[in-house]
Amino acid sequence: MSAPLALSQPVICVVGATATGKTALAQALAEIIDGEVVSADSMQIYRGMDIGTGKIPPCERTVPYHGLDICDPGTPYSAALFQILARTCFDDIETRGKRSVLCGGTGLYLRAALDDYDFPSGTQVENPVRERYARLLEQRGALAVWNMLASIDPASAALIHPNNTRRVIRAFELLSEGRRYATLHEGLAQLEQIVPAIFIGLAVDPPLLNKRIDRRVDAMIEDGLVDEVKNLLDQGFHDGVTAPQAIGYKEIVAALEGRLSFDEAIERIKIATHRYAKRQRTWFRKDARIQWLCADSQDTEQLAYRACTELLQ
RNA sequence: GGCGACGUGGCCAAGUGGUAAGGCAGAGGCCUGCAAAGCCUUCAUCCCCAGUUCGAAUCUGGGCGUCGCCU
Repeated sequence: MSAPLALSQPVICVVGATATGKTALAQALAEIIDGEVVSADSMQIYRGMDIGTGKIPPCERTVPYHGLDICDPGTPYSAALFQILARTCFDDIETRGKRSVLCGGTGLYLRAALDDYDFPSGTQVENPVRERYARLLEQRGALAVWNMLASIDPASAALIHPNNTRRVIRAFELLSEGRRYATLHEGLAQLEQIVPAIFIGLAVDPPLLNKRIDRRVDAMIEDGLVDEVKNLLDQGFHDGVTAPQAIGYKEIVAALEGRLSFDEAIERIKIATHRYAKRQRTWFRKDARIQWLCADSQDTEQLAYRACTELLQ
């Protein structure tokens, strides 16, 4: 249990699926309330990943930003690190007498920042246990490793599908730290929010959003996504574990390496983004704290006005 | 006009007499540190008509359509 963050005013939290207009609204709100934006985006964290992540270009920034360009794509990052970063930002911004606008689409990062998530092992990202079980998985298969988990920690195993190898490994990691996945999972529903916040969700009709996504992907290509990826590859992009999984990057890498045509790559980026947006929708849908605004129209001024008058009193 | 091939869910595609594989997309869902990741669930009666047969997506005939070649 962590102590609640003492902020004089709640963090304004702009959430929603990709391409719904979060960035524009967050900046508009920050301007109005004299705030600073804290980005909660697992990929905008990375330096040099700009076009493909939809990062707002420096020349368009009208307020201070945090949570962008924190580390190189080759460096591992995690929700636990973001938790510390975000809370430090909230504190600092408070100290400066300003307000925080948290903006992002990475659901886990948002919850890590605002709710009482307790990550064992602090900030250490790499864990030898992960490596060991990954190897075991290759040798013996998913079911065998899951069975191992079931024999020593049946409660946790019961919560994890055998095919969900990532989480099976995570359960072993937790065991090695004397924690149980099941115990943490139990507390999930009653996790307390320890940072005061107002949640504004941007909702866009899914078919409309998909069209918007398609247009945005085409624009990214026109804006030079391919060159951006080439540069990253020169800088050892492949060494990263998280960054190379980013939509828009893995596909272009495949095209550059001749495993895909560029047309196929672009098509896959669009589809992957549609699916990502869908997952974001399911994640946010169940969070009762979110107050939804229809963002079918992309009129930022009007959205900001409505947010201020309807949701921020 | 002739000859040949083909016609299975939104797309790709198995199945050649025994009651519709699979993949992709879509939809729904899960979630405490790789989360733009990972995982789960779900989704057709086989172009139409007539026939053969206990039984047809699978065989026969006709129609329609598509593609290819030829004139």
